[in-house]
Amino acid sequence: MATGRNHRPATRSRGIPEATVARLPLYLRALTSLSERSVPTVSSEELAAAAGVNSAKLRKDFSYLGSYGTRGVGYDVEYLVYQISRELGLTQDWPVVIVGMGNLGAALANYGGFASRGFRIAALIDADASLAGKLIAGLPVRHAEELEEIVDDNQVSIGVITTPAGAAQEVCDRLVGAGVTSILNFAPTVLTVPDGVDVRKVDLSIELQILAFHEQRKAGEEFDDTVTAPPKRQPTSTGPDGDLPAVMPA
Amino acid sequence: MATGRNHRPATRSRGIPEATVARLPLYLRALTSLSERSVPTVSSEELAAAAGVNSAKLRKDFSYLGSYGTRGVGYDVEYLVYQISRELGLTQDWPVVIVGMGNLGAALANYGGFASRGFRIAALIDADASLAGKLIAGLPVRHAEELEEIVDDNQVSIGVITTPAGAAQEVCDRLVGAGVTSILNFAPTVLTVPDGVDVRKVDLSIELQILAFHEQRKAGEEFDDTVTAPPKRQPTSTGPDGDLPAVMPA
DNA sequence: TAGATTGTTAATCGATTAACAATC
DNA sequence: TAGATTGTTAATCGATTAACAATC
Repeated sequence: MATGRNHRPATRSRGIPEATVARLPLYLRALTSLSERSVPTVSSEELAAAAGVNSAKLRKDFSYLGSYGTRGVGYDVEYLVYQISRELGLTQDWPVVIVGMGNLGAALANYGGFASRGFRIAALIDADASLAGKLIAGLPVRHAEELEEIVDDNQVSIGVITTPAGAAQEVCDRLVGAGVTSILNFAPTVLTVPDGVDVRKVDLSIELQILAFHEQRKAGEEFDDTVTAPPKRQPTSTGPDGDLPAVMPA
Repeated sequence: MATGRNHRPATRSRGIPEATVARLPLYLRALTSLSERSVPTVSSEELAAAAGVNSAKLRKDFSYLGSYGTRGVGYDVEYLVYQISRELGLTQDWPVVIVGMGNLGAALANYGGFASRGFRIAALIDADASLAGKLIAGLPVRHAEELEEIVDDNQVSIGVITTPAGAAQEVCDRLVGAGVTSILNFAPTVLTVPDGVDVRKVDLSIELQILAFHEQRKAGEEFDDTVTAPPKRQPTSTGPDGDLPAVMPA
């Protein structure tokens, strides 16, 4: 059975676990805050508390990056800020386009957290021609017609989609066609992309639904086992036919 | 060693895995779309494709809810919509408050995806008195002073925080103090809450940073092992002192 | 009956965590 | 040296997935 270590054809260059990558920004934020307060060093215990994670997990996470700590002392804040920034690719400039200038697109354009982390808004784009030229967060809205040109001229590799669901796939296709290889999707749709393109999804409604699930559990605790009773109940006839299917799908 | 099944003191009523709960909204969305097109039944294969997951995973997920399918046939769309909605707690009304009426708060207030899923905006709240009374998405902004009263009067158990980072913890404390037990946090801070309160976090900047990490990997593939070289390098002196720590933290 | 598809098993994979030897 | 804290091991836990018996 072997130890199951490096039996893969080394497809991914190093192999930092995805769960670790997702926590690096949290550590970076906590470290940045310490840095601003001129704290020189921090222990895994302190930093873990600030980031809201377990200290063993933090040390394991850092061990994937290298040995950046000093036993008996802790981690040098500035040094770690730099190393994590470098690992995340934040020491370089990332031009980003935001497509869809509704409320959410505008909110993102005005969000300060981007610029400070290497992300630069190359352009704001909308399909509505009457919006063209309007200033949002100091930038003129450009028409969707120019999308390919903008992506090409600015070497944009990251696109943010804040369009309605119906337009998202087409926008995505055009972004990818123009050379974008990472998509942050706020539209409530599953996007189909070719291999080599990353999509991350932020779905406001889904987050609330997950909260509702847990909230319901809390409320149900008073009654306890009522909900645990065996199911197989009928729906409240939301549709024309509440019965179990009798026909096969095409 | 046992099978590791029900050795817990039955703290959580049934035990649907967290990963499954997080996917139920995806299934629900795909099913709702099928329902709108009057598709009567769907196979795990088809539904999985629509939701963007593996069909084995989908069947496993559904098995936690009960046996709602028919072998050789598939799942009844309407019936499954109902069952998942019920499981997620969406068959009841959830009054929600949104605190912080900046761009993001306004975007959320205008977001249509809430009302259709049992979430009702009970109030929009902001600390800026000059905003009080202003209509956003047809609702008047209320002053933060009224927060406790609003939560109490409307039996609000879910709060959405869209304030700046600096105000988030205080708002969170007040929401929790007033009776809120689920928080959706958009502010870039770690919130501290008592046991029994759920916090979910949406962080726009973190999502972009994760994308940047993968984007960097793609770009680096051309050079390949350059980045794999052993680290232990010095930072570009972002701070006053780039050296490794010599003193202990307090 | 023959074909289709679920529900479940079992293997595998990946993530978390406590514990502690190494070492500053 | 004594105390502190990292980096790593190993155990455990949870999630994913292929495969297939059950059954419509």
